[in-house]
Amino acid sequence: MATRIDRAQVAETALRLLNEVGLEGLTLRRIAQELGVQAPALYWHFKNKQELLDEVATEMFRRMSGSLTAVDAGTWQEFLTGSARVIRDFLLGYRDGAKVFSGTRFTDLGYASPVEGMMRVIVDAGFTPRAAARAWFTINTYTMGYVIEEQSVYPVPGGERDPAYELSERARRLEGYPLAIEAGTVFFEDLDAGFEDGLHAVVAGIEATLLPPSAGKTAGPSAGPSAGPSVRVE
Amino acid sequence: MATRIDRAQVAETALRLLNEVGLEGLTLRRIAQELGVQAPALYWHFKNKQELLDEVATEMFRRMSGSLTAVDAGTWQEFLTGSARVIRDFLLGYRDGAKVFSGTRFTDLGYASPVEGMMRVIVDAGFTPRAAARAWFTINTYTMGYVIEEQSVYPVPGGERDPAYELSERARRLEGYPLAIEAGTVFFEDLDAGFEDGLHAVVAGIEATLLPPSAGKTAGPSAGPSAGPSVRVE
DNA sequence: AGGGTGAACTGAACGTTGTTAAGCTGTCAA
DNA sequence: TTGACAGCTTAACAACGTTCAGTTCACCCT
Repeated sequence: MATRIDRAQVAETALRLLNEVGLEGLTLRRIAQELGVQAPALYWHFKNKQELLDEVATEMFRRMSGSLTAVDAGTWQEFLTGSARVIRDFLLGYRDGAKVFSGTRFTDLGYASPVEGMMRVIVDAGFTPRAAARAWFTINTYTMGYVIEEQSVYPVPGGERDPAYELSERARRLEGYPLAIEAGTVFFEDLDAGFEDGLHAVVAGIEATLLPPSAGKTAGPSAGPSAGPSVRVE
Repeated sequence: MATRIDRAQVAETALRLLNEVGLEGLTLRRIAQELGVQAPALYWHFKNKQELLDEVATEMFRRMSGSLTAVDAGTWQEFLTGSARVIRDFLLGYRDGAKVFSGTRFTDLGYASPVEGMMRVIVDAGFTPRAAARAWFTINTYTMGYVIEEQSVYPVPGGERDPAYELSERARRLEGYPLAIEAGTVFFEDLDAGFEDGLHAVVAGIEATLLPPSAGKTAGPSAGPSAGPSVRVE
């Protein structure tokens, strides 16, 4: 009947469906139904469900990498914060986006070129390749961690806050622990501003600990790494 | 026959089992079997599986909070890094620990007192309550994000690296993208040192952007009122 | 002591899930 | 025309979370 399906079409359909039914409702039968096909047909194109989810995550990254390479590379700080915002926005655009993304591996090497480009920008700003990788990974880690938390508070994109996180109710139960109340309020009240605050901190920390002193505008007194030694804390 | 079971016993058993079978193998029937009981018996103690997992995560936090409150509160930097290390170590101690922890809500208010204590330490170091909460949350976000990534590379505690992350194989396929290769190497080669590097950066960033200028080594009483202005970026 | 009550559990079943196996169908090459 | 094979269907499987009606066992009351 309908035209034949291929991997890309399955991934796109699954990605669209994700926002309707969530990760837990994203079953093979539901995807197949949406494609006008029976569930076992998917096994012709994918080894198993995990491989299908990997393709979904890869498709997410493909769409992301367009916006990612378009990030204006002014200063490296602007580049990192801009990239982090793009990633967050994309992840927030899909229900359970962060969970899907963090639990899967890419199915092809399409990420190589964008990653190379991003690393290039950071290295050109004066970072060693090693420090650039660490900076990028740290920003990413923070962003992913933040969005995972964020999406458990706001499960559906643009939707309502999960009632389990009602702040007034929470504050009532935490009577006697004023700082814990304040902590919860800060966590959940303005997630956009909260992300920016943390992001700003991480970027500042990268500048303080990972950027070689010769780079940047001023030569700071910090003892930075050049090539070999790890930037250990202790 | 066997003694009756209660919520705590179920959670402890499930937690022990987690390391043997992983999150995906942690079925109700398997837990029940380990307790010498039939699967539906669990429904007397828990509304559904999610509530059981919440109890498991809560039990994880209980064990963690002992080590957490024992973190030596020297400088606030030492306190934050020490806390982050404790959290990472505990999460790494359980298979899929970070995933379990991030996907669940606590079942009781036992976290209130430890959270209050940690916030207290940070506030006493000169942070406003608001900045203290942001600092704590940012450190946590980074730590959780890092361990989630880490545990997808090393799925079983103390075990082997997932073969999908073999670095030499990876480098071969990424020929022509030297910086991307370097990035992967930095990510996965020494995860302990990598965590420390990123952690060091985040702490430094918190000092640079969240600590009121009067605080730190010099002044005693800071000028930070409780309801101070937001620590916004832009 | 004995009957009753309710907490704690069993046994059987239901619908759904991922997955496998075998067979059917259409398309294209020889 | 025939054969092959990519791509799909139909049927079935074991395992999962969950429900429900019934059973057991400990303890309380008179």
